[in-house]
Amino acid sequence: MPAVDIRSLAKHLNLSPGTVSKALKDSYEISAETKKRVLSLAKKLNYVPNAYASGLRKKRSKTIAVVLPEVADSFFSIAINGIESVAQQKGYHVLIYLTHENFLKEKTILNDFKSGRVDGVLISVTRETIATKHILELQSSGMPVVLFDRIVDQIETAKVRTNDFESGYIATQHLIKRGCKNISYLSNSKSLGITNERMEGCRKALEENDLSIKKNFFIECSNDEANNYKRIKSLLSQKDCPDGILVSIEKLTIPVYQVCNELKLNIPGSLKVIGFSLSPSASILNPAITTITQPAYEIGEAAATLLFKSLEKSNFDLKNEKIILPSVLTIRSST
Amino acid sequence: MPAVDIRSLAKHLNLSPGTVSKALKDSYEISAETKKRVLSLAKKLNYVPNAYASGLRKKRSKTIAVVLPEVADSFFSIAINGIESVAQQKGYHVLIYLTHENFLKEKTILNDFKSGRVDGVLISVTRETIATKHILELQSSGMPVVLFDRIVDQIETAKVRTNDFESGYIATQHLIKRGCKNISYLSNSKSLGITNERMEGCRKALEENDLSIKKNFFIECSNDEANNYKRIKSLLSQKDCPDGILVSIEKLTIPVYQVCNELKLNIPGSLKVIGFSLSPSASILNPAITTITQPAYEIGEAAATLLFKSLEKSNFDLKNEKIILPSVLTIRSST
DNA sequence: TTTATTTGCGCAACCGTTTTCGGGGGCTCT
DNA sequence: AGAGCCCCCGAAAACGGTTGCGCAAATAAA
Repeated sequence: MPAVDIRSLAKHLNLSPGTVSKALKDSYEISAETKKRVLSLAKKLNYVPNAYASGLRKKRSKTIAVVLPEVADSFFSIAINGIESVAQQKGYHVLIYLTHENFLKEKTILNDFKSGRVDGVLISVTRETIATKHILELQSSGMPVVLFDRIVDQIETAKVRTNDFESGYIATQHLIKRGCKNISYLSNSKSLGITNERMEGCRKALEENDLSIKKNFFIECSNDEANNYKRIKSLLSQKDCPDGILVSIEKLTIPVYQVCNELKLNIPGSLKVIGFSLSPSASILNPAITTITQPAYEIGEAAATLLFKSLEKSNFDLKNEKIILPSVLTIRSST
Repeated sequence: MPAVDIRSLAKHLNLSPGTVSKALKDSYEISAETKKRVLSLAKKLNYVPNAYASGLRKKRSKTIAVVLPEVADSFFSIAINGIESVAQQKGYHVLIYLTHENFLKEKTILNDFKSGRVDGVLISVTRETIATKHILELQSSGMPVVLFDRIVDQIETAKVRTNDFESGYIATQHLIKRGCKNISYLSNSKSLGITNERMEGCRKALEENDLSIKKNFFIECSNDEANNYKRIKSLLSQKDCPDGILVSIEKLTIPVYQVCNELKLNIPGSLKVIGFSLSPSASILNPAITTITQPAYEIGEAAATLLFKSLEKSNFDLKNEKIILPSVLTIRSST
């Protein structure tokens, strides 16, 4: 199985490698006759050009990078689908990197992109990402960067996200309409823009309805599941227990339901629950949970589309692009 | 921001590019003093070698490909985590490709790997994949290939999977122990080795217990959700309704629960349900569903580890490697 | 001191493709 | 017939690192 390269093709055809290359690219310099001969032999021998040689020469890798905190929950897996489908259609390849919410890893990964390995970057930053030097540096090296979902406001580039503030507001309004007076908000990290926006939306709804904002009802969970469970249990065990709860992180739904089960708290009788979720099993929980669903696929799709626009048109300015795709409220039995 | 290459480094240091290259690789040919100077400047200027240049010369891309049917359900997303963590640790990059269960796409994608873009391939094949020429061809071009989860028996190479046959057997045994006499099996595609093995395991358990195997209890669902729902409903509506059901595909759990809800079928009273699933929400379904859980992360990890072994040791023979990681039965209230 | 050996580095080919430039041959046009 | 033009194609220089080889200087051995 001797690797068939452009040289061997040329030899077979009594042509020069340059001519073969042009013929394969359908260059106007080459006669129709020759093109036909070249194409035919290339197909017959199943010639596949060496990606590294042409990448080196053309200074284009036909590859984009997707940098994610993790891929465990459904949002990012679905987003990947959206990204990959656009990339495949454009003939691009997709490198995937997981930061595991580790800022240092994010820095290392982004720095490596100066190797020319990728033509553009889609990134959803870490919880820990406050400093932005690594991203700015990458940009100033000429790399197009599109932020999605987990945005950093300070960075001037295209951003694709959902309406987190409004979602938080709408979710809370919904709870209020259902009669809730004491509403609790569950999130993970305060440093994360997203959950903050949702929280602000929640606060705004509370304020507009003259409902009290109790500090100890706004709980910031961690990655420590046991501890989260404990805190949720203590929240729901107290006398002044909330009658409505907004779960801003999908995976926190589980301990909430578990605690309710343990404490024999009736949903939606004693407690109404609404959660940010993309899981299709929302409908078969008992009770089926009312959800705010992010358009994950569309976010990935839109982010990738923007990136490719900037790769294809040099005059396209990412800085002007902000896309906000609305989340969807699906009312079920939990409220 | 003038791109810093090895030539400019060399000029700064009054050395030749070759020497700089060797110094960076800690070659024995270079004095400690020079190495220090080189390393120091390289760090200061944040030199990142061009991946395409070195890839071309060394004929190594430091990249592997992961080819998946889809990434929507949790198995593959978790498997990606396992793969990525090993790759990152080894300094490799991960390209991801989705076939969307389309054999032609799989063929096209694999053929492109002859471009030298990747050093090795991890693949979980399509439902439609029966012919294996495309994989054999890739192998014979010298590309190491590791199959995982969705295996093709005919191909001689490393395979990592779970014990599907036993899982089907164990799940069925569990239903039988719980008193089920009429057991139904739900899968998607018959052409898929995995679901067939699970089915065979199921059949064996039925036979061993002298239970009848009713053809119309073995249902092959499709991607048409509405139709799946209809078929499940008609299965559970009939007089001779099953009293136990083994759901071999995670996403089919939803219509099953929905139908039971609609038909007021009590789980586990009238029907006991066991499902293959990785979803953490299994525990908060009502009733919490008994599951067979595949070790997705470990499968990805093991597959990647095998691939890297073959990349690092030329004498390592993938053909001899078969890894079977056991699934776990978690008994909950649905049985 | 002479010879042998080691040490440290430079030279230049090489990886496979792309692309600029130029030139030969055939054609048209005067 | 000579000048000009177009049509095809080849030659060769990139692209940026890597690596085998050779060579000079320094050191060790004789």
